[in-house]
Amino acid sequence: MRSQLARKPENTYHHGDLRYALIKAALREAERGGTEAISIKALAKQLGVSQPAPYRHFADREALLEAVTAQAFRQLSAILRAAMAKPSKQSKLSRLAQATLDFGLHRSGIYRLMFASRTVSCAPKGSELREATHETFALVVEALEAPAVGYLRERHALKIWAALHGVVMLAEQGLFTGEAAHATREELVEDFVSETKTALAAAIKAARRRKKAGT
Amino acid sequence: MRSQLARKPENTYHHGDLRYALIKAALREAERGGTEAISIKALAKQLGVSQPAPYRHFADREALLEAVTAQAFRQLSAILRAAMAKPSKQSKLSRLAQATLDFGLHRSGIYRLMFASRTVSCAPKGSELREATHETFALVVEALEAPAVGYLRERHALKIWAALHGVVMLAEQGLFTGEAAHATREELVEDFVSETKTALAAAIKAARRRKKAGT
DNA sequence: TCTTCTAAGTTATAGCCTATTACATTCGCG
DNA sequence: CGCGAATGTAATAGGCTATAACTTAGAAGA
Repeated sequence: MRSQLARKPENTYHHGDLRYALIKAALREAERGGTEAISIKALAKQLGVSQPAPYRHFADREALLEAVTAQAFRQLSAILRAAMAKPSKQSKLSRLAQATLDFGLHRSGIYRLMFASRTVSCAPKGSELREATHETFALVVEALEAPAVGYLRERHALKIWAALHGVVMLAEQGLFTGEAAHATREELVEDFVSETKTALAAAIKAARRRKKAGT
Repeated sequence: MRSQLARKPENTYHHGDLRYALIKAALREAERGGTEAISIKALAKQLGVSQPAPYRHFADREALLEAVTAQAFRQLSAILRAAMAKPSKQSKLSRLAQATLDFGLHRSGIYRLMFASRTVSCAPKGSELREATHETFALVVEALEAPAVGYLRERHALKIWAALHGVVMLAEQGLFTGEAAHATREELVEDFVSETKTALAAAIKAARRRKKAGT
């Protein structure tokens, strides 16, 4: 397995691991230019294989995109995990949030690929892509560092996750340049983080109170 | 001006208002299928003109997309304005929020076109598209029904706007089906709305207090 | 070890789409 | 009325996706 190599060794008929090489190269392309920048033909040329070769590994362009998106989610998961693991004065949630923002802003092409395409929503239930997105979301839940009380954790994880994406989206649209620029993206994210913390804590407390009253 | 007509009258050389007809038809296409569903060739055929005719009105596909996106923003603005005008027990902000959610979910192709493409962020400063997006954002500010105190309004408008988009995005990704489905999208939006209200009110109060103490 | 089967790659080709060039027609204004 | 600008057409080049038919290399069993 020579997964590391992007280009196929000269004078060899078989590439070695074209599938993975395609995904890697496609991610590079997506980084600048988003989905539209991914061209099977161009990738094949880059990797030194014939133009239809990729079709041995992906049924069509859409299938490649799906695999690339899944890979991107795994990368994001890794980044978030690293951010959460790193010792710091800030809370896990805060670090996850800022890392997400950073990812969204600096790798905006990939970010769009991940969140702004129909690809994800069309992915079937048990697919690799679904798994990858759910894994990422699980990290958000984990970052809350809250006990499981009904579905409170999931609900608040959804909220902060949504808010984060919104900030990234608007930032990419340039809504933070202009009269609204006074609120930095980081500030807004931090706002959402602290609101999430207090809201979740309050909700858990309330739930416990209700439970006690019930018994 | 026969802007209403999508197809050109038979046996006429000139269409009448091809530019607008293209935008309208493109919006229809985008409604199902998003950006990728918009093909200049297909549109030309639909409208009964030759394939290169659209290039008289738009430099390239990207330019058409920009115009379509601007039109979509104007439509959204109209919808939001209508939602805010409608007498109701709910607050303006709540109505705006639910209308946005509704728009995002039911016209998801167009929504992606508007928020998930590079088009908006690339639009130059004074462009039609910029104008349209800013107009929409101005409605969000208006919906807050708060006095102008520094940049508090804009900041909180940004926050609720971001949160809304996040919810739409995750909903389209299917993150609300599964273990997290217990929180409906509408509930989440309502959460964000009420949080925004209380946070903004508190911020205004605090700002006033600070000002008073200063004098 | 030899043979054979299959996975993975190749060339050739069809078909769609964008975009340009050169030419034709109509509209409106002086 | 006539001319120029705007708008449309036909022809064409070039890129991309995808398929079909053929080839090669590697693995797996006799």
